[in-house]
Amino acid sequence: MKKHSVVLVEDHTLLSQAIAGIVDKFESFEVSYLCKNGAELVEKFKVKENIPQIVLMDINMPIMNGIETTKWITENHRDVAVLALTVEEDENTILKMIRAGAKGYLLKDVDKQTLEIALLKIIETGVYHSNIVTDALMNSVTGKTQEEIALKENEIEFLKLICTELTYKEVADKMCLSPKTIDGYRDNLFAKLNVKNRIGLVLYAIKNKIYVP
Amino acid sequence: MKKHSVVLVEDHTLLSQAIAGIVDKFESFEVSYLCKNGAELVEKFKVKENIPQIVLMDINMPIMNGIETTKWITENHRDVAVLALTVEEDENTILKMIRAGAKGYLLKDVDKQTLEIALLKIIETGVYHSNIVTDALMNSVTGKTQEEIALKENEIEFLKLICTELTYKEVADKMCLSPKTIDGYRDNLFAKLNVKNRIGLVLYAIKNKIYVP
DNA sequence: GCAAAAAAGGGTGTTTTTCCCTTATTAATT
DNA sequence: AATTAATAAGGGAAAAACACCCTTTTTTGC
Repeated sequence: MKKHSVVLVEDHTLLSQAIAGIVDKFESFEVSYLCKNGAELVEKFKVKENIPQIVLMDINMPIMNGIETTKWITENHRDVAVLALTVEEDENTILKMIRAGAKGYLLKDVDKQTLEIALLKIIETGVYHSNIVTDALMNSVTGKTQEEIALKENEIEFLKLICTELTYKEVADKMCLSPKTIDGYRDNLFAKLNVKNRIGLVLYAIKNKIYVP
Repeated sequence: MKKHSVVLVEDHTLLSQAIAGIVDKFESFEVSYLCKNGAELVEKFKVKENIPQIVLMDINMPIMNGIETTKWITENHRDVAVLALTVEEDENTILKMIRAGAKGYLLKDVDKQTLEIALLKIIETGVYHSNIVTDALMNSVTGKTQEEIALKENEIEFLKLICTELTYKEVADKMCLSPKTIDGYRDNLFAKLNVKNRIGLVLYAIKNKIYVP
């Protein structure tokens, strides 16, 4: 029987090679090649022979991250199943991946048996739903997660500058706006993000990776 | 020839198993067992038969992290070599590991050949110095890194509370201290950490993992 | 026990932040 | 053309945050 082809997208070489080693030992699977980020995968996919059945996708990567890459695959190669494999257990991230079209979501602290089961399930049924996904979906339905808040370009720029020791006046200078306008930005964000002061903004920016310390 | 024994300390099961798979394939090495954190290793080490020659150590782990664990090994089992294997490339972390007694420091994005070379070097010479370590050491000698700043218990407590939307007065209440004392803490830390305002403190706390968002 | 150092706190003034509420200006909608 | 909606800007004032200087209490090391 021909083995099912798997591609890994993961920026840390050793982990990539290590996981590949595991997958290659599975009876029904083989690793075609490894990518260090989404851009590399897109490049590879240009050749028709390079399209695998399953992509094992990390999320935190430089250049083109797991969510963008998954979106690209869903739009351009509907027949390829993406299985997220990551340390990220934040609910919003899970939901983003599911929305991007991932067929499953595994944490890196599962054992290899679970990985094999997940891969098999995806080949058989097209999806693999672990508890972590179900929980996230449940919470999103029952409205327990705060839905993604749309931020404008200027607000993001502002949030980045807020995460420094600059005063609002200095931030205004940097953005070439009146301090009073900045006041408005801030007050809007206080309401929109449901925080009370600048610390709240900073924490929001960091949690949502708008600013990376 | 008898193989050299290696133990892995790494909290993510799949990665642990995957890396173990790689090490087990090396000609001169074999994995004795896996630990999910430092506490588990300490437990294992109580049995004399369980002491390996090399410990491959992750740093970010729950319960007992890589630095503490390395320190424990250096103090209690001088003959066991610790090789750090992590994604953490912060210079201060590297220095902390070296001070704790690690014999080498590898990033998880090396390839498996490098891992084997490092392991062999450690068996042969006792240490493996990759560029990342040398650079960190150089900078510490030339004084380019800000040396570790000693923080008191109260200051750490304070920094944690500062990373919330509480006002200083509320922080004072939580710590059962006068607002004036809190003022003093803040001003001391401004000087000590070389920051200008509360945002600076928050960023410091996050960068140094005193507060995890 | 005593000196030194660290911790806690008091007073006061300045700056920044926060929170009201109002007004131009421009873009989008009907 | 008239009406909204969004964006930028501003006035004023109270509340925090920040800075500085100084005193008392508690710990700690001889």
